[in-house]
Amino acid sequence: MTDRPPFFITTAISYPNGVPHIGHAYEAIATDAIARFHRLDGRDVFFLTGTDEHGQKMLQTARAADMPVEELAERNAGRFRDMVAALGCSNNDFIRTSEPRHHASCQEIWRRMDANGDIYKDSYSGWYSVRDEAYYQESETELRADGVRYGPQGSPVEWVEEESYFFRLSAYQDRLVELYENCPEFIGPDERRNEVMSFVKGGLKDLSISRTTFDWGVRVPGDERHVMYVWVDALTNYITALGFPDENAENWRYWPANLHVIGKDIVRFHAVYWPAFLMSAGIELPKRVFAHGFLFNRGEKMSKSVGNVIDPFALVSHYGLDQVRYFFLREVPFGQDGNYSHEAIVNRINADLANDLGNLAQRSLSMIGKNCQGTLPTPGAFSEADTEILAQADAMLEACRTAMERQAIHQALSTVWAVVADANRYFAGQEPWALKKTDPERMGTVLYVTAEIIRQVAILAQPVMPESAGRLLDLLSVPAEARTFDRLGPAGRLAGGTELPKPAGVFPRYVEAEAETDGGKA
RNA sequence: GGCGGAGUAGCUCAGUUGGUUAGAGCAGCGGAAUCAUAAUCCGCGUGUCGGGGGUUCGAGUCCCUCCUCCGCUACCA
Repeated sequence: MTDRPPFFITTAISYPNGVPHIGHAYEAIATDAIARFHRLDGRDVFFLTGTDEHGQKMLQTARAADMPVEELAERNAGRFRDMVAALGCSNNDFIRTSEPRHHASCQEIWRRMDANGDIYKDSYSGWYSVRDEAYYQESETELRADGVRYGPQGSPVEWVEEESYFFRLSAYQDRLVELYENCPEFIGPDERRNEVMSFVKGGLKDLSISRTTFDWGVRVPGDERHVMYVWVDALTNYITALGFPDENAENWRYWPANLHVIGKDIVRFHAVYWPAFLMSAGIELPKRVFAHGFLFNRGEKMSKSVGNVIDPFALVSHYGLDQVRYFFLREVPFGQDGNYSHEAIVNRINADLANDLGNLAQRSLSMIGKNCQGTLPTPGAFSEADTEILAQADAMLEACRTAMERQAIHQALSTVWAVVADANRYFAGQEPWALKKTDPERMGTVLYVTAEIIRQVAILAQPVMPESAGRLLDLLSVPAEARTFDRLGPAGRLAGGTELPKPAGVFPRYVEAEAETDGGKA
């Protein structure tokens, strides 16, 4: 299996000082779909996700909950791990930054950056907000009537003066600009690339990368009073998981990463700091960083005070896993912000899944069941209409690849569902139920062609709806080893004469429950 | 303040290097069909293409200007 080129894809690691929310779920689902797509397309995929557990906020949350921070991290990391599992994610590893392997990895990348002359000690002072984990200029803060000084985010700040190690980010400005120019695909979508470019061109300041005010973190090598501050620690997880610093580790072959999927709020850290750290440490750079947008509940940002916080577990149990996955990936152009609502979810479930695809499968397969003794008919000569719809189905893979190359998951799905819509038109136009009396052989051909379309649609739907698509393929008696993309097109045509199981609905309609308390209603 | 993006049918959006009657999906209305999950198929839009001005034989598509929204970024007080 050495001929399968490696593909390393990651999500950002989640900060587990609270429970998982829809944003975490969205990123995991999307990344999983991309990972599965490439796996089915013959790549040797390593998909990584995990939790970023250090820092002062975790300490404070632990203190508030009156539990040791290790315990809090353990408990909450478990919730994120559970979420990823509940979302059907196919991650190959789940990294936690509190693990010993990660401490070792961070310390090594630190040593390398230091050896390259990019780390120096200085002192740092300013108005610091614990909640924001950020320093502010005095002009950005205000002293309110309560005698407390507040930062621009409305959180209290305090004067902090501490010794800190700095990373010579300023030295990397030119090399970063060069990177963005030589590798325009390094940052996606393009809007983000432009923003980053202008940020970097505007000048870079050195970065404070250690803290002495708390100790829940990775110790700075050679100076135990310091722990590494957020970004060196968090970003390094991507290489830790592959075995760094052991470059002979089995998984090191996955580096450099093909794709870091992140939220648009942390573009700078991934597109500026991370490549600079790697350049400094003499490690290869990832190929691409892609930032997705945010999800809004009926146009409103999800927040505890508004009371519209949606629990991913509730969403899945209410609508169904594949339904939720399909909805978010089809409805929201990946890379842009998106909206969700109960109505929108129900609409997708019923229109796209139940009516279009589910019903197409049901109407054609049940005809085979009733009129062909449950055996897939052997087609006669193909008519022009047959050839046309088959050609359309055969063309899906290329279109999907092109879309997925740019993480346009919604476009890939749109391509597939356009074929589903045409297949329904084809089916209605051919009227196999009428052919049953006038030309049974022709009916068989129409049913065969329809089944073949469904086969290809199901194969391409697997990355997004692994379970449902799998059941669809079960209904077509497609063996497990014939479900990869190399079986798409003429190469994997269904064989007439194959016995098919009794058809069963795969995509039920969502029926509004009467007077039910809205469990996971969005 | 600077830079960038966006403003197209009720909703979400497509609209190539300017060129015939501006498109799709969803919703809505009418019809057909009955294989199917009350599913499917067909037909139906007088939209100031944000406002105004301009270039052009011709602009949603180019230029100017204004308005609104969003993103990034800087900063005064």
